[in-house]
Amino acid sequence: MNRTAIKHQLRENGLRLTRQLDQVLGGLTDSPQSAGAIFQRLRRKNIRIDRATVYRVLDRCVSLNLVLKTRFQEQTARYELDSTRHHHHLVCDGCGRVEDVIIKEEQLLKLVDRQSDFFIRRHNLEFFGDCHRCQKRHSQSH
Amino acid sequence: MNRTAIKHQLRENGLRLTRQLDQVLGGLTDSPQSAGAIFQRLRRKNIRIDRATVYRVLDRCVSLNLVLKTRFQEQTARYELDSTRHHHHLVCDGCGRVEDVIIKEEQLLKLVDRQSDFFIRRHNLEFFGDCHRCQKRHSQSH
DNA sequence: ATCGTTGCAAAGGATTTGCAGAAGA
DNA sequence: TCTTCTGCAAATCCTTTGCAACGAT
Repeated sequence: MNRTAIKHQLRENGLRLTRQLDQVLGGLTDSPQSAGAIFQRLRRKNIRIDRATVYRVLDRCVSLNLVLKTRFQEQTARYELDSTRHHHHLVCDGCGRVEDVIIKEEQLLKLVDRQSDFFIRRHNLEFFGDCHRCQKRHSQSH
Repeated sequence: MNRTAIKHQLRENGLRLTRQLDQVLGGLTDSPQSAGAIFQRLRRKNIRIDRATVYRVLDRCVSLNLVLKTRFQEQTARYELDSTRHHHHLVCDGCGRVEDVIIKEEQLLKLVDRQSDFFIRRHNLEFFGDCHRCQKRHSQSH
């Protein structure tokens, strides 16, 4: 979903299109990042905005399913534009780089469904390790 | 891993067996819970211990792989005794109840390995939804 | 003009840290 | 005795909230 589509959605839900909304959406990238990181990047561009506003704009977008909120086993939440394709993340322990993976998970979900009494609404799958670059860096220093 | 085995491990690593360590380990249950919850439960039992100590004891155990630290898409970390069996969690949105699932994941991991340049060290898989009890509650109220 | 939105300041929850004294080994 | 561990208080990080002014429709 792109910025224009997001704005359309917001309007349809009676929410307002503000300068700050635009700027926060502009601050989102293809990689999941924290509210703090978005805030600081905007500030560096001399964009005047409050931390609380960043959180509020993100929350609004999350509750309309326009932005995805995830956590990589950190205290800090991360936000990314909700793409059309459901995907999972590979997070590099070394440099923090995040890569997307698309996984065929029907069988996995069926398996869990059969094993439990739970009605599964969402799931969460992340992988942690070393990206290609950091693997090379490691092998050089040894 | 049981409490005795944990203490043995700690001793082997030059760490000390203190009253507080014992009490925090005693506060761990089969379900992943927050440091705050452990702290409060100990306090209710009139056990005198500091919040910081709870964190420090848990950290020590986590770094020796005696206790598992996880996050369920919350700001708060949760801790559980590291069982011998690698498992994942089903978390109920309604009542917060946590159930374990053991999943055959070799194929999943192979798939990801083939698709990416990452060297996968750990992964993380959680499911969220409604437990059996909360499903019934839902259908009654509608 | 209405009502959602913002900035500011303050509060709140989770976690960490510095330090001096307490206590395992 | 030696060094780790603990309690206490303060600090830090992430996030939320109350409120009056602002601005989009």
